Amino acid sequence: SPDMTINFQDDYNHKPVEQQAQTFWQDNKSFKVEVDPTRQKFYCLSMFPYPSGRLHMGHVRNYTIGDVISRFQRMRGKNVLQPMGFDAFGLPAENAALKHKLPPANWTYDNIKYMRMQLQQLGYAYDWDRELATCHPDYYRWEQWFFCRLFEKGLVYKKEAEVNWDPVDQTVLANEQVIDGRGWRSGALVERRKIPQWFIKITAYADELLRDLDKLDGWPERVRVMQQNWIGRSEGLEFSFKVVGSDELLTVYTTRPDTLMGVTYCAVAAQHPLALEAAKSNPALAAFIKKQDNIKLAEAEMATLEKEGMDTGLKAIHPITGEQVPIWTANFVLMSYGSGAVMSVPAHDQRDYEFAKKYGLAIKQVISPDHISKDCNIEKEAFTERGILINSGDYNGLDFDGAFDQLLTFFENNRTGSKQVNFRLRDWGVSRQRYWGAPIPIINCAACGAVPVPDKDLPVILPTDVEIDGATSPIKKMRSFIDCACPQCGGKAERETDTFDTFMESSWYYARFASARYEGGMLNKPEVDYWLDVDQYIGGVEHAILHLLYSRFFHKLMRDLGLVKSDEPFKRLLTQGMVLKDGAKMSKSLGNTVDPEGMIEQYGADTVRLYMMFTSPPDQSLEWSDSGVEGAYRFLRRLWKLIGGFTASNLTVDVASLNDAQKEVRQKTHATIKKVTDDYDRRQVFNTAIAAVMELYNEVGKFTAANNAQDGGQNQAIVQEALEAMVLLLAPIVPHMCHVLWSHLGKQGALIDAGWPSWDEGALVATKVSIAAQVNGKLRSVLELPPDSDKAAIERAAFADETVQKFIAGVAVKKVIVVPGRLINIVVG
RNA sequence: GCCCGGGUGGCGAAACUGGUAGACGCAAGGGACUUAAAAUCCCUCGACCCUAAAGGUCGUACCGGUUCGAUUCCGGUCCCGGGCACCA
Repeated sequence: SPDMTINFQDDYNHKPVEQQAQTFWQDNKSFKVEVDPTRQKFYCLSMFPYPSGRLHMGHVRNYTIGDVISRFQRMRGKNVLQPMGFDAFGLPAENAALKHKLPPANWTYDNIKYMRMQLQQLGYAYDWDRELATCHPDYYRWEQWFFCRLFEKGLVYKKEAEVNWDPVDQTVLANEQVIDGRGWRSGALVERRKIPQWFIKITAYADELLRDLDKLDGWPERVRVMQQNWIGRSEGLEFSFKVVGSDELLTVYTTRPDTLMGVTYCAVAAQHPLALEAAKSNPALAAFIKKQDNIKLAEAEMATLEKEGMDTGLKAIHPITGEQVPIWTANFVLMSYGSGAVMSVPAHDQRDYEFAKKYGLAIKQVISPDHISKDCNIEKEAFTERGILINSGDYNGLDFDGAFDQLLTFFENNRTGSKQVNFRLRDWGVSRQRYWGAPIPIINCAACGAVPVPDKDLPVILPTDVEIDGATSPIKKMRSFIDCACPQCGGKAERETDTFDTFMESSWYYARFASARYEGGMLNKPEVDYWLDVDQYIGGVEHAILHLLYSRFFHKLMRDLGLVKSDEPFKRLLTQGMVLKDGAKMSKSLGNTVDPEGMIEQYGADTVRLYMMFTSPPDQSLEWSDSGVEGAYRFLRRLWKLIGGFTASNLTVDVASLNDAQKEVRQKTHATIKKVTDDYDRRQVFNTAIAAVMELYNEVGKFTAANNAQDGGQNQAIVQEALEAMVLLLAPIVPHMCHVLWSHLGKQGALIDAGWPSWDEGALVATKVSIAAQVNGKLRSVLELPPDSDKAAIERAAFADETVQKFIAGVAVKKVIVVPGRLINIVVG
């Protein structure tokens, strides 16, 4: 066994250092927290991991960022909650179960055990007493309970919806399991199939989800923009075309009613009732429609398809001109969006344009550019900007708004159309035909229909003693699970065998952490009211839309049930970038992974944490480099040597007595405290915080090389102050070493309880500043001036400068721009 | 295809509000120490031209614009990455 005693004269050995610190934190339950209304709380949460087996570098990065922020806030005196758990339901467990011939539950719990140990090795300041796993009935029972409340409120409903169907394996496939249109195991061409599924009415909250984005000023702008576009609110006109020889109406929605007179055809989805009707007497059309059944469900798949269509033979009657236009079916019209039909204006919509060109359909220009919009060339492409109406009869000369108003009036008067607000957002389908998920708490009764499981019968426990066959979920044929009595009529009934989308579990875990062990309900109000909202949420940018939108939605649902009191769950959001190696995302399939465990063994958790934080800012991608890790390790060794070799004292700095060299070190110390504090707090960039501490290290190194820092005088006091600052400032990132060095610096009490250092504004004043002297915007000289030099003084110094004079000699000075403290630019010519 | 990011030395990056481009680190080269190596310490390090010393020109993906001044703002182009509703 390794020698676990620490000798500060020896080289840095991470093992005893990290063991000593971790033992201290464990023995003192340093990170266990309770409600304390007398203290300001800070809830810092990192997105919990899927227990895939071992931590990967992406996890390490994510959780280190969260830990850095948590420890920083704790040092600032906040009552910091930082919990951890596992998002434990999901598809990979079923795949692993099939491969290893063991139940998903066993695999999952084994992985959790291992990953918990790995997280502990990294020294994260978690309150482990709150750990949860979403696959545990104590957790998902409340999700089932919550779903029943939504059922009562009419916020859930069942409807037929399409899935990817593997006709050979007789199973529903996830998008991920469809490769090039075929099932990943069977290789069979996938089919679309409609099955009844449960939906939650997220569209009922679309307006609020959109509006409240404005409240999220602690979120990255790009995430808010992505969510806004995803929700996709638009205002338009909904109206209907009559169809020749049919009672059916063709209802469409358009955001460009001003182009109505340019309609030259209509397009409907393959599954549109009109297309299906026409196909009955048209085998070629039937074949075309059938072919659309083999397209994977994913939107990207449909959007990149070659645009194809076929004339249905039906004609629509233009509501204004009475003109007849053909109705086509087209593969780019989605049955799931709007009414599954569109009016087509090829002159003013690029997609319609390309389709019209391909199939020889008419193109009629009805908008011409106004003085703001660009030129148009209808021979080459559609003109999609707004402009002035032409070729539009009574509407000629109107602009977009005028045309919208007048056409709306026309349709309203005829009661054939109205203004509509549409959302791109669709209701959330939560049914999965998979095993490893939370059972949907519904009982299907022939007499009573779908009946929620009564609260007293919750949870509906997922049987875990199962065998996975790679196709059907084992509970779908498990009579002991299925057979039950109807809670309403008592008759024979069947339990729902679908499980919830795993996004359900991850949509409220942040709230459960506030009272993770509470058995009296989903959330314990006093605790939740104290800890929520999450002050800082950290996770991958890949979750920018779905997870974060569903969580926001759940929060509002919980609010409306009186469970939480705020409108939004996450005050501040940090989306961290990916970890790359050789320019690509680390992944097993590419074989470019680096196992954190080996790195921790070799260099220690502190080095890995330091490297991850130093290499890039948190929101950018991080390129892995082995020698970069070496560099981080070397810095820690140098730091150990400098501080370990320093003899601590309790001398205090006597500001009035300092010489210039001492003043400069002190200035650097305090400037570093100020900069690093700002980097942690406002900017959340840790690479520059570390760089600043390294600069301070270099400065102290130079100072000690030139002066005796152990002299018992002001040199020693100045260095002691700098070293204390370095240890405190690095503590959130390198907590183990700093914990140990803190006591070596003669400090009483644990570092985690030491306050965050403050800076002395008086110490920040520099003895001189460098002013750039430019001529015509080009740097010609650098002026060393007193820090308080005003414009006139800077100008005098610049014109007195030899090099500057060289460049302004013989030419007229046209203008002089002075930015005090920064630069002077002399414009000549 | 649509939405959102990103592109700066050999490499990771910095420049925070339009104001000295390349802080900090890695790699490389040179030197010190050493019997030697490792470790450590010191020096050099964007490209090109030029010099005895100096100095100069260019340079932040590409093209154009605004400005005394643009990595930063605007318009366009290319490339790379994330998301697209059943991967999590």
